Amino acid sequence: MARPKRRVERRADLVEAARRAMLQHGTSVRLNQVAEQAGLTSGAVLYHYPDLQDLLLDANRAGMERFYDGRLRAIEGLNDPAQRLIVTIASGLPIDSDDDGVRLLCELGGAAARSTVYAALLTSLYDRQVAMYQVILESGAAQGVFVLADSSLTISRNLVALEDAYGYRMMARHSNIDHDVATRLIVDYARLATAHPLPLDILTTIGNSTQKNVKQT
Amino acid sequence: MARPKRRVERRADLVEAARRAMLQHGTSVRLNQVAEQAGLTSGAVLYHYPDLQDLLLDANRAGMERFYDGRLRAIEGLNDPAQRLIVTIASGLPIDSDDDGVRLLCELGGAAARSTVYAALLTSLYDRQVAMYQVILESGAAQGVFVLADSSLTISRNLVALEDAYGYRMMARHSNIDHDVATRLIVDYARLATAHPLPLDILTTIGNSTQKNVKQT
DNA sequence: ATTGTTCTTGAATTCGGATTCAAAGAATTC
DNA sequence: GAATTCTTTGAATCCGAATTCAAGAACAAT
Repeated sequence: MARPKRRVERRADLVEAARRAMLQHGTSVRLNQVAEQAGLTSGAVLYHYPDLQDLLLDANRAGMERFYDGRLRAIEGLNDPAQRLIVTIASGLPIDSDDDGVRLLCELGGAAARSTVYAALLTSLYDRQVAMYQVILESGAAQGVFVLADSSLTISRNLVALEDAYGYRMMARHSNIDHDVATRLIVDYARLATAHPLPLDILTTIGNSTQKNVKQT
Repeated sequence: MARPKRRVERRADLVEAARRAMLQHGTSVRLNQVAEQAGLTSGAVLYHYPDLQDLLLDANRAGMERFYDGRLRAIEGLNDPAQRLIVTIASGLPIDSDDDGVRLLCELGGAAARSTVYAALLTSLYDRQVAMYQVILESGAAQGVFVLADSSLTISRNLVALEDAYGYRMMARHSNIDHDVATRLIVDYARLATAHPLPLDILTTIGNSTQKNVKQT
């Protein structure tokens, strides 16, 4: 009844299963729940990952990388700094309160306060996102398109902070804050910080290159 | 060996114990761990709170109220809008990565995505904090001290969002972001939004009316 | 097909925590 | 200080989940 794959692939399957399980049950997810998501028994999971914590860590790491890569991909090919800025802002926010990527990250906020490992992971993600914005801002400033009201570091830190916070708000299903409203709120700040009008219609013309995540069973 | 108090007081003790236990173990804290914090056995806890979830909910509610009240108290007696704004910003951030109040709130971010109750709690806290800022901004604008670059709602939402996010960053012990840095980052935004210089020395002259929370055993 | 390796199951065991409750301790009242 | 009520303990029990492992299934190589 079993059909062995390569060790690496199997572990990847488990990482994916763990990701789904954590979305449902949080960081204190049970081994059985992961096994169920994987369509296996707990013993099989343990065969590949003797320690559940390692699996959860890998799953979260993978989730973070996927999120970050998605953002990079969202602006690849775009050259206009204003467009890059707006698209990046939009890609940092969850589509809705069911958005898998952001959901997983939100689970880690509390864990980071208690675990140095998760703290390091989240901090590194934050820093990379800040750097991402800095590149956009600096290039825009160099082209004379943006006139920065503060250092690019300050503005970038604030932009990522705003994304994070509105992500949390949306996960908590705030009735007045959806993807569109949150984008506008952050862009309002970005306008002040860059002295650029940052027209939002740039977004709609592109369509959402950010793909909606599929419903999980 | 037991020394009965009034029912209400005893429950308050348990709420406090639950708060401490959650700071150590997160929202998935065990009944025994709460009992230990209370210096009781699990049976005694169950006598007052037959359902642990109710106790945790009360504890988080209490934590939120305490946090909010603290912020209100921080600006009571202050009249200068600029001073009120800066002090409010500072009071929304944790003192350091051990700050109890913010720590507890961060634990709830993940839970809110899965629980409607915690979602409602966090949303209500957010909205109240937004309203708090709106009052300050509007009164400053009415006095001609502030010239708002966006609606007071937009600015207030962003200010609270920034606090939240930097709270999370600090809880994750970001090495470059402490209370002082985070305050400056948010104030940088507030300056753009209010067209007011918002001198930070206003803070130091007051001393911190925000009391440092005591080390817990 | 046979052999050997990899993978998975299912049952047994163990572990930890939740729950229950009779008995006893501690305050209150009179 | 006796009676009453409230509170806590500690032991027993229950339950779910983690862990272990022998046995068997699935595949690869030959």
